[in-house]
Amino acid sequence: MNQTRVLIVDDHRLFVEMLAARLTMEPDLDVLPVAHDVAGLLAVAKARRPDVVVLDMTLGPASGLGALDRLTELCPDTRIIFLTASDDMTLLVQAIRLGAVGWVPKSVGADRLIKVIRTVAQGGGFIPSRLLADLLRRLTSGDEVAEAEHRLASLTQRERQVLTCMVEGLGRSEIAQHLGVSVNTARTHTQNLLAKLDVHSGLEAISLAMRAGLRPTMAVSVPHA
Amino acid sequence: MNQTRVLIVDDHRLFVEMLAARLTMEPDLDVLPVAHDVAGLLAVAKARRPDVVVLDMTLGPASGLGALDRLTELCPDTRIIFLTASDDMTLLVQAIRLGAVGWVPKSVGADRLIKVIRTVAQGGGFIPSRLLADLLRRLTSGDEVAEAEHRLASLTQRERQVLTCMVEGLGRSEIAQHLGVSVNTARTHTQNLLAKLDVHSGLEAISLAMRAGLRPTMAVSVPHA
DNA sequence: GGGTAATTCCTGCATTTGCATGATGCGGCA
DNA sequence: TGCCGCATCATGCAAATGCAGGAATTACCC
Repeated sequence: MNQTRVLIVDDHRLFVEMLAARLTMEPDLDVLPVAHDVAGLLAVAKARRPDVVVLDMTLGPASGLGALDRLTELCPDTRIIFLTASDDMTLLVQAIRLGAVGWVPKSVGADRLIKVIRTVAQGGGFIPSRLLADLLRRLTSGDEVAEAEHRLASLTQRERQVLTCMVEGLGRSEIAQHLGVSVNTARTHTQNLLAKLDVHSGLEAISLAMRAGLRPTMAVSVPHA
Repeated sequence: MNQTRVLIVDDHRLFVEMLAARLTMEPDLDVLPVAHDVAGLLAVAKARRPDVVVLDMTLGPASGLGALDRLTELCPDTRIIFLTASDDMTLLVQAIRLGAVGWVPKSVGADRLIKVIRTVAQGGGFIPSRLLADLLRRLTSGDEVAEAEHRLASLTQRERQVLTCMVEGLGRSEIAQHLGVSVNTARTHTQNLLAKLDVHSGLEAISLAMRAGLRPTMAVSVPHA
């Protein structure tokens, strides 16, 4: 296998140079000249097409995340690892949405980082499982989900379809049209599901449904109990 | 380092026995007697306290996920890897919410699984990054988010507060009360934000807001552009 | 067959909502 | 100082919505 071209970006010169030196000791890694800022990152990336970029989050959201944007434009195949001092969940989410595949706390050792680099280069991904669990728990809004799902379980298939339409932001008549039934029918279904969910408006119903994990563009596939 | 105690659970006897035989070849793995169902899993887990449990998803949602629940009660420190034939995202989400730290497609080779077992035993986690990216993209509702956030950015602070209340399922008068203003004011704010978001009903507004990442119980903290 | 549940349709009525429009006060900015 | 954006309040009206009923058809289970 060819060497993996690694580009490190960090504005802490001392840290980044030591890290580069450490990575150079690995025979399968080809450490590119380090970059200290976004401009450097993009320049080196353009010239050397790194396989893996190790990016420091302390560059700040503007530069750190903005850089990602431009980097993925420039080299779509480059795989990005974030090296981070914080546990900020929202940053993690943004990073991953922008295409990052790795998230490594600075607290880990160099050998761990090297492992992650190799994993990532081979197409894998790495995010600490504890963080991931927290993240998913937060994104799926935690434990109320069970309660919400329970209430949703009592709905008829048709009612669930109507609810899904509501979640997508459709009005009464649009729902009726979408399901090919009369407006009155859609109305009845709506009323029935409102009663079953024990809510008093479509707004509440939507709020509840989304807490339960229902999303627009998502096929209705609530697991039956 | 001590051996890692591994418990394999799968109702396909042939498969599980071959897998156990393969894992036994690894000197650092202590393969416990395999289990074929939930009862066996819990029995062995109770007696031998495995470090890692490799669980087959084909046991079905009821047994597969239900088992997780009881397993984590029984041995909180046990780390769980799912071995799965499907790519079903909702199962993945549920599994992780229940504490799973690994998700391995059955299509991979044994050496890969062994690597994952070691990673997981050391406190790491493993989920294919492609899946993870898909998952997060779906949970955060993907690329429309940027568009939705952009529209949300034009809102006033007050309007955002009103919108947040709407997302929580509050009605007009409740919003007014919650924000300490007149119902008419809440009404005006609602109208203004509907206009700014270019939607024609509260339902659509909520749908849009949630696509943008706004969630109930979440403090209003939309990043400003 | 009888009971139960789901789906479909309908009506009437009070309230809410979406929409248009206007007005006041406050703070920043040129 | 005048202008502009924001927040605050208000009113009128047509349409939609929540709520309370009734009713017919189909399907499934005991």
